[in-house]
Amino acid sequence: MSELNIKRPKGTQDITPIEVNKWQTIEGVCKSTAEDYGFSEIRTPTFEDTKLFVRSVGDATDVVQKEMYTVTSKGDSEFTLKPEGTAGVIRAVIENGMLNEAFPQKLFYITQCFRHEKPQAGRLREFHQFGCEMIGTKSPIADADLIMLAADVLERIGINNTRLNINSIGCPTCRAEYTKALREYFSQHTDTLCDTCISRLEKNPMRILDCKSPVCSEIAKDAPVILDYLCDECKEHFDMLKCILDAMEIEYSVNPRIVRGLDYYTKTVFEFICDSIGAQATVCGGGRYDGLIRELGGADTPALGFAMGIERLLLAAKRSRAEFIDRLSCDIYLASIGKDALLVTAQLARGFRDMGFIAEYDIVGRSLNAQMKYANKIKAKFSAVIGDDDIKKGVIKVKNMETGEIDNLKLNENFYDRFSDVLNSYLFGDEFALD
RNA sequence: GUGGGUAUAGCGUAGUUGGUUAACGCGUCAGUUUGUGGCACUGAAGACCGUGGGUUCGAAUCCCACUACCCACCCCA
Repeated sequence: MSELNIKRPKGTQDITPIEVNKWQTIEGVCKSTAEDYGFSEIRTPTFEDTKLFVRSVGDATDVVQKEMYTVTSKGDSEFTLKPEGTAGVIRAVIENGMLNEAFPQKLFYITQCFRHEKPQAGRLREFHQFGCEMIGTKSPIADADLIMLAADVLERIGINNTRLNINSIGCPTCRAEYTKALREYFSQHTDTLCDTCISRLEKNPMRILDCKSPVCSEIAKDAPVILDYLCDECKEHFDMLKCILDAMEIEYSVNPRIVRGLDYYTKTVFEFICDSIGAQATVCGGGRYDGLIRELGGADTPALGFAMGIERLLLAAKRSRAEFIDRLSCDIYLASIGKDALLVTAQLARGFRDMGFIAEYDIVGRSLNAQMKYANKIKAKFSAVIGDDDIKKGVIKVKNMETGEIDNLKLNENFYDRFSDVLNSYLFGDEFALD
């Protein structure tokens, strides 16, 4: 081994084939569920103008202040690797004139995101999000529909131990009111609040509600509750949402403590929590962001969305013992005896592959015994041993690796179709059995 | 950025009054077995025992520092 020892950067991960299999299962469920709900996929750049995130996520947030991977490239303006998915999607929607298309626009994405954080269970520096955005509807029915979509994704993956928390953080008008009340309340406790909360008092007192410090959370218990400060419109919106969720029989609890850490949220916020995956338990987070599109220069348009961390979904799925489909295994392994036969197996393999079968032959130069052992190891469904005799006779013995039975297949124009029948009978029973 | 834990082959582990050549299981490769795999047996490759220093005649083992990883705070998906 060389002395050069290059390891992957902190907070990144290699996804090996056996894991990729699980990823694809989860991504597949995300995609197909979103599509069932009428969402279309959108893909946006991995990096964006830094100003996009400062503007949308908020310059006072931790994400923007200390977690962004920002680079300057050859004198161009500053770019940042996307720390979340919504900003880029909204930028793209505006930039591509999609606000002129039929509302609601319903978009989903699966993308990697980057945040410079200290890694731990369920938290990486490069991670992956599945997100859905609904643009152009202010109705609480949309909120409920979106939550239903998220719940369905979790259910279809096989995650069965989550709980849903919802809250409303109001619109800028009622939130200003509430913030004022919070400041008044927490100001009485400046002697006991933790240092970060003291600084939050000016910047964003709502975040104090989120503080996990025992002292702060004790004080926060008796703090004014946002729900008491909602304006009529916001209150009605939230009440409607709860009604619809009840009608849809989606279980939730109202948690006035949940406050999203991204500045763009308004009115509805929600999260799905999974307690069995460690401290980073939020498996899905989302809400309404009615002001964001205008903030980014588009026409004033209401919108909402959520994101799920794929890594966390995977952890939760494993905890729920969700089932994953096995990797596709070899349909037929073609063992050969001798050089001439090897060339024949190569041709046969190509024929099988053209038919859409997974076919392999010996590209290592192994003994017959070793070839068979390999066929077994890669879980080949069938094998065939091909030597000079077989070529002469034009008949190939195909072995069912599970039962050990051997069938003869004539090497004629129907050969591949015949194998297809054999394989189908193996996979689906006797319906396709050879006569 | 702040704490706590861990560090022995590809993976999982054993290895304390400090004592020869660091052990075991799985996996990998080969052979027994060039007309048929799974089982079995035999053999091989693979470890600067995380890095650096210290104590000692002697360190995987004791001490110190560092690093990496994991977990938690924080933050969030």
